[in-house]
Amino acid sequence: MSDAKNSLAQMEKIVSLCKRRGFIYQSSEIYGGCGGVWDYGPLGAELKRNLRTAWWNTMTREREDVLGLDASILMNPAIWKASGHVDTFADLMRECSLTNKRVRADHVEPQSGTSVSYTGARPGEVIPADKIADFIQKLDSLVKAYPHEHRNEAEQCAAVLKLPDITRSSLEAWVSAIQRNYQPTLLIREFVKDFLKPFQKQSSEPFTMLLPQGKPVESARKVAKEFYSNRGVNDPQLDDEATATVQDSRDFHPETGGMLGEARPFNLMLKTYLGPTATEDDVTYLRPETAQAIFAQFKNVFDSSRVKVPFGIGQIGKAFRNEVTPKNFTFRSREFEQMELEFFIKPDEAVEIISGEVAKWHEGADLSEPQLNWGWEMWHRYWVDQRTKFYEGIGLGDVLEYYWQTPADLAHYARACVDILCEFPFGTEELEGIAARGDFDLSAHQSASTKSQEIFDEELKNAAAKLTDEQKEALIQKRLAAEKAKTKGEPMPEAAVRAWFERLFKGNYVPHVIEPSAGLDRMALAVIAKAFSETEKIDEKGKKEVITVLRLHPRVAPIKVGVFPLLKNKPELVAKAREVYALLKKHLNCFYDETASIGRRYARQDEVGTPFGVTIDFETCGEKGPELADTVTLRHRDSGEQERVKISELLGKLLPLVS
RNA sequence: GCGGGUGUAGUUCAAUGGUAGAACACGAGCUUCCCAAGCUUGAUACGUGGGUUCGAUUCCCAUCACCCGCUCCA
Repeated sequence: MSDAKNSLAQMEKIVSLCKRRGFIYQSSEIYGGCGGVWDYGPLGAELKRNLRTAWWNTMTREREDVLGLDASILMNPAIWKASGHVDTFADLMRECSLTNKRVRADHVEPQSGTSVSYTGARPGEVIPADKIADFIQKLDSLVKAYPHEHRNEAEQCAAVLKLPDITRSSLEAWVSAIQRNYQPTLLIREFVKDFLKPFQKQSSEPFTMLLPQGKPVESARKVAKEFYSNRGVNDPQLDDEATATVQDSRDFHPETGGMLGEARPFNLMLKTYLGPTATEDDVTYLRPETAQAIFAQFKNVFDSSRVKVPFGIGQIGKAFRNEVTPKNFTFRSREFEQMELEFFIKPDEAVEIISGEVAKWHEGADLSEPQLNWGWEMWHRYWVDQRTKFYEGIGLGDVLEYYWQTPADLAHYARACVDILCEFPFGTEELEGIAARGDFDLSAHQSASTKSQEIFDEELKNAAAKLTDEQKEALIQKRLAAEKAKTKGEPMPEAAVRAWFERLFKGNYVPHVIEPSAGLDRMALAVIAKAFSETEKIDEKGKKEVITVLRLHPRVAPIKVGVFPLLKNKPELVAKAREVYALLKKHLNCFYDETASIGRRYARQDEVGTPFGVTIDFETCGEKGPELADTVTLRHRDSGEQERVKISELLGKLLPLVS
């Protein structure tokens, strides 16, 4: 089996387990479902709650410098205009036919040059070598499976097939020839026909691109071939090349030269109406991210909490996006839950004034404790480190990867952004993004709302008062040079820079922000996918069976302990087991189970990731003497190890292991 | 949004233009039962809506959902 097939099968098993054991169901299933939304069943709800609590505790409660917020999903739509979401999410967009890059229909500059177009493409002859190797291997095993009386013929026709130059038309010719001549080899014919299918695909989709003055037509041919092979045409042969001179056309993507598709609204924002009249005046949106509420409430939190910069505001909540393609089970959903922190820091200039320098990041720098002289870069690295430790704490440490966005990837307002990626069966995908966003967000809200988002920093004011005019001017010159060197976005005009420093020297600034933003549903899926494991076991009768175990970290497991009386028809065992259950239940999520054999009950709990099992037997009731009385079997999921533990010592032993 | 595929008990799969089967799972019962044991027994399904037909789960159309590619950024 190929890797792709393997991981697909793996994913299907996970989806099936999730449904079967009550982790995740399709939304509205009895009505045929609802695209891109999912429901969490009893165990999924517990798992999510555990992850949510883990995040909340490590990010807010266990820290002195982060506060919580729980804002509403509905907000004044002006917030989404200020944040840029309405513009980027809901305008008329035209899509580049080559790269699917979208541009605003009203932002396309007129282009001139030579257009090259094709009416479509037919498949070529060349079949890739690896496909041929795969083909021959499968063909051989097919031939071997033939019954004896037809084996000869099958071998003969396979030999004819395996000529040194296998091309599309040689195979096609073979298929039409074999139809008449070799009846017993029909299976091979069907196999070849299936194999050929992907290489016979043609496309009548027209292609046009704009070539800048002086570029050879050959480069357009190359792009066109790529275009058609992306659409499944193998070794594309282009149809009807035509060139034309183009003057001031708005139909091509300014960067790629690709033809732009029809202008159509791309409404990623989920629109709704606030108020019963439901007129256009009442339109607002379900939030596409939780972060903006944090920015919008920044001043209130700051004013009501006696905090000083640097500090953070964390929030967990639902967000909504009209995804074009919901995908990969719960991975890309239209309704999802975010866990976001906005960590507000001083601008580097303020740090420099106060500390005399800004610490530079270098490989191996100590990130364990925040320092006064940290600028945005160190804070950014610090949060990447913190978040990594968090993922280690929920058992995901060894499947993480990092992607540091290149300057080209970055939005113009972002200074750095790291994606924390995780290995899923369907590929390595993003779990969390940690962005250094400068003061973009608060400044945007400041200018849109006309309410100041500046804070006053007494320490800064006092430090600035000690600076000489020359020192101040040096700081300003440094910033002016940095503005000039900007490659993205407009440089800040000198007058604005000087005005900004004016405020800064008085102790006033809009804080900058580091934003670790994680997806709770993705995290839950990652945890399940990582924990999913199957082993084959041969039972006493030699029957093969597949054992499924969710090796969840005890901290996130939905059920912590299974409690079992060895037999259910003995009242004393049941009574004792229920006693133990009642004792543990107050502190841990437990599951009591008395049906079926003890082995099956262990297996059931293994499948949902319960790390511990407690079994009450006759010894617990004192059958083998007083020293074993009131002891139980404690069984460990991952090792299968069993130990004898006093009931009175159970809680003390278990609690530290699950929190 | 475009292209390809799928849709039958809880799950994984069968069969069929006329009464839908299995395995596992699930419920009840028996069992001194420590890793999916055994026996007895019970409940549960043709995604939805049209059409063709005497009759459709099966054929056709539409729709919905899911999966796989192209698009990312929680």
